[in-house]
Amino acid sequence: MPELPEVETVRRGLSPVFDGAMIRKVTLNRGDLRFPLPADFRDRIGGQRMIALGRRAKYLLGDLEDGTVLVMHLGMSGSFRIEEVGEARQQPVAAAAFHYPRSVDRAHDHVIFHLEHEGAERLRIVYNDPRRFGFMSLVARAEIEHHPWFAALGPEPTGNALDADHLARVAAGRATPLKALLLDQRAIAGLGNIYVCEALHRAKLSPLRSAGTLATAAGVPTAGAKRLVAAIREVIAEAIVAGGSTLRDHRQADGELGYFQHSFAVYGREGEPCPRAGCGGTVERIVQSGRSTFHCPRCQR
DNA sequence: ACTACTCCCTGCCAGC
DNA sequence: TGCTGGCAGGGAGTAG
Repeated sequence: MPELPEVETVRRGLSPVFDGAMIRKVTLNRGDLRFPLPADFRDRIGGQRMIALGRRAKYLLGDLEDGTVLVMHLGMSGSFRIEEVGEARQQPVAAAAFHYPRSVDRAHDHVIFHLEHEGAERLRIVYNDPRRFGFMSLVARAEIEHHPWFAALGPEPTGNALDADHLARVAAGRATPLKALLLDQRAIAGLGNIYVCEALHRAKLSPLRSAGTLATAAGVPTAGAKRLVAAIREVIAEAIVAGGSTLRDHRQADGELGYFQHSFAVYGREGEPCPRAGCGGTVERIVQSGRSTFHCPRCQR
């Protein structure tokens, strides 16, 4: 699932339950996610209060009371669910209503946070990740900006730091395909394969063109660069409102499905007519750096 | 400094 | 029905 809008949706789903909760203990069913969890992972979290769950790019950042940040990345197939303890039937949880999935794949429950609210241990947050491309770690709050995962990250697409000047700056002189630049988290943080395809279509820019064509020789953003920045901001904002996109097995943290996938213009729509009014082109699937790109070769130039 | 390719792991789906 | 190959939202490492 998880590009920025999906991670933000997960954050919003977990926050009402996680924020302010005492993490009474952590159960590790297996510690070998993409990277091994720190050996003292459980001990350093258990007994601490979660102050608030934040997000940077595709990372969830849980601030613990001792100044440690619980860093979590969902990889390709990671998800969280909220469970009630000791309830035969799952009931909606105040402020974070959820629907218990019909069939839960407990075989891939790797990390379980047992939470205490007002003295009662009633809720658990369960991390499930079949492919184990996700990972977690503990980083001191003061060290976050220097940590290798974060030091080089580009600006959030929803923030003021992303503008046409920034895009022109990171694109200038780059021969790499525009698609590849947008997937590079150092250029802009949080975009993934889906939203890059969608933003490029919206901006009428070909994923194949050289990134450097978005800036003039003097480094001034082109009209295309301005369209692209606007398209990225729009697509991401709309997707967040929609609760992200749900493909195949992915669900939001609260079990509700995101529905932005119904708004895809090109992603997964190979062979379908380009939805742009008056275009008349056909959506094509190509492979760039080993990953699918969906685009309309007619209106994306 | 760039760019391109491969791999990590499991599940699902289309096609035979 | 059962097998096989291809493909999947991400990111790091390596080799040019």
